[in-house]
Amino acid sequence: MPEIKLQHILTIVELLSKGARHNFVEVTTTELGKNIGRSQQAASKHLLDLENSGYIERAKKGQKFAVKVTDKGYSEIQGLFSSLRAALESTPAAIDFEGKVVSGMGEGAYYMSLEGYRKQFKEKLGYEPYAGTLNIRLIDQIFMNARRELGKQPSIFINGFSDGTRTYGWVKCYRAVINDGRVNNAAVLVLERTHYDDSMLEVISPESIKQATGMKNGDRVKVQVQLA
Amino acid sequence: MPEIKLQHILTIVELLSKGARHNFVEVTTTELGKNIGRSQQAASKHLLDLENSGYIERAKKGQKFAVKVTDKGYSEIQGLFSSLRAALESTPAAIDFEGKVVSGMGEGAYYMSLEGYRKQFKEKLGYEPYAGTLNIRLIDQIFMNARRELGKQPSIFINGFSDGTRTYGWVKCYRAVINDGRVNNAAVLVLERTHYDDSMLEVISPESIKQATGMKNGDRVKVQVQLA
DNA sequence: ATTACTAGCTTCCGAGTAC
DNA sequence: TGTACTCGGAAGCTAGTAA
Repeated sequence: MPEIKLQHILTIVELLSKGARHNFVEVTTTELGKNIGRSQQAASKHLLDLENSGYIERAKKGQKFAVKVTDKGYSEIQGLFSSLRAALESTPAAIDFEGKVVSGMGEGAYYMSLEGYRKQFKEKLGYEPYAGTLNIRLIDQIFMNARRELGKQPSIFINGFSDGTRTYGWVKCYRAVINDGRVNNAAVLVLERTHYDDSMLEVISPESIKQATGMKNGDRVKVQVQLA
Repeated sequence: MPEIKLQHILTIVELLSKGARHNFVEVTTTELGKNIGRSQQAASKHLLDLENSGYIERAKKGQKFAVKVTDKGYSEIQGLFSSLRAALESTPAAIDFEGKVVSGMGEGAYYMSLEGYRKQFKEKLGYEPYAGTLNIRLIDQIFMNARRELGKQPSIFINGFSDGTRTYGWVKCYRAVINDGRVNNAAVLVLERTHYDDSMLEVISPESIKQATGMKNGDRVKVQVQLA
């Protein structure tokens, strides 16, 4: 939480990029104003304020000023930088879903049984999934929104194929954890051609998830998708 | 140059650090306001503005809201982050000085001749300096300010020593370039016990700098100190 | 308990201008 | 040319309060 005023950030960053960390650099308020998208007067005020706060030093150089950022000013910006990095990196790369177990239409089992998919699952996911998907009905609009955006994330990509009779679409897989770790090696599927809307999540796993966890239709379930 | 309003930065960073990159997270405006150091009303306005600008999405969750940062909002912050990093890193790690060559008091030659120093110069600097220092009188207040702060920078440290009769103070060395590259392997000295004030710069080099460059007393000279 | 509207105050900015 | 003052208006914030 920087104690520097927000308006001054652009100014001090501009000074730093001009090399004012270690040297006094000559800047005019007109030029500075243009670079930060403000007026000459605003730039002048910024420099005055920054000087009074001890964030910069100034020295008269003829008619102009030469400006240098002080240690205090520099560490202020570095603090802000750290906050930003923390906010951007601490981002837990996971998407959480909650829903209720529902019975599928038996389609999952059929698709999982196709050799064209099984081969690729084994190769790219590391296991051959149990012949059947766990279907989860999402219980809130926010999860459906997230579900809709899931396909944008980098995925384990299973190619579509043709068996001579018909073609089968691609499948994007996302590694996932069920109920806070009860099942760790599941995967959520995003299908090119799905029969469900955004409120449904299809999950596979090496074993039957229902058996492994003892959950039954109607039970509440949490799914956490891990992003790369 | 972010087009996001400065006031909104803190808010969106706070949301991101709460994990609102990929998930809708529940936040109250009161709590948010406290965390960004503003009132509940200000936080509420921020969320409204950010939503209208497409930087965040919101979904009613009972009485509260659940908030998620959109791709647009995220890239906006990443842009700002990049600007900051550029400003902090592009900082050319060098301090520039300008002054006039003056004749020293012959002390430089004496100290350079002491074995207790020569051994260390050879070891840490990579050469035994010419027996004499180039003395430069700085010609502007801004260079004297910089001179005063030079000692804070990380240096090549030459330990003090005693020869049984008296003790000699430490010396901090900073690699430097003279006149834009005419001499590349010089070093500026900061002495524990100096006889000069902040307006004087003492420089050493493997060869006589005056001879190598043909400069004489009174000539103007530029010295660029390289920082680690 | 929430969110968010309104009124009024403070801060910030830009135009004009002194120096 | 420069910097920086005053002044009027815009923007941002808070307190009070409605819903």
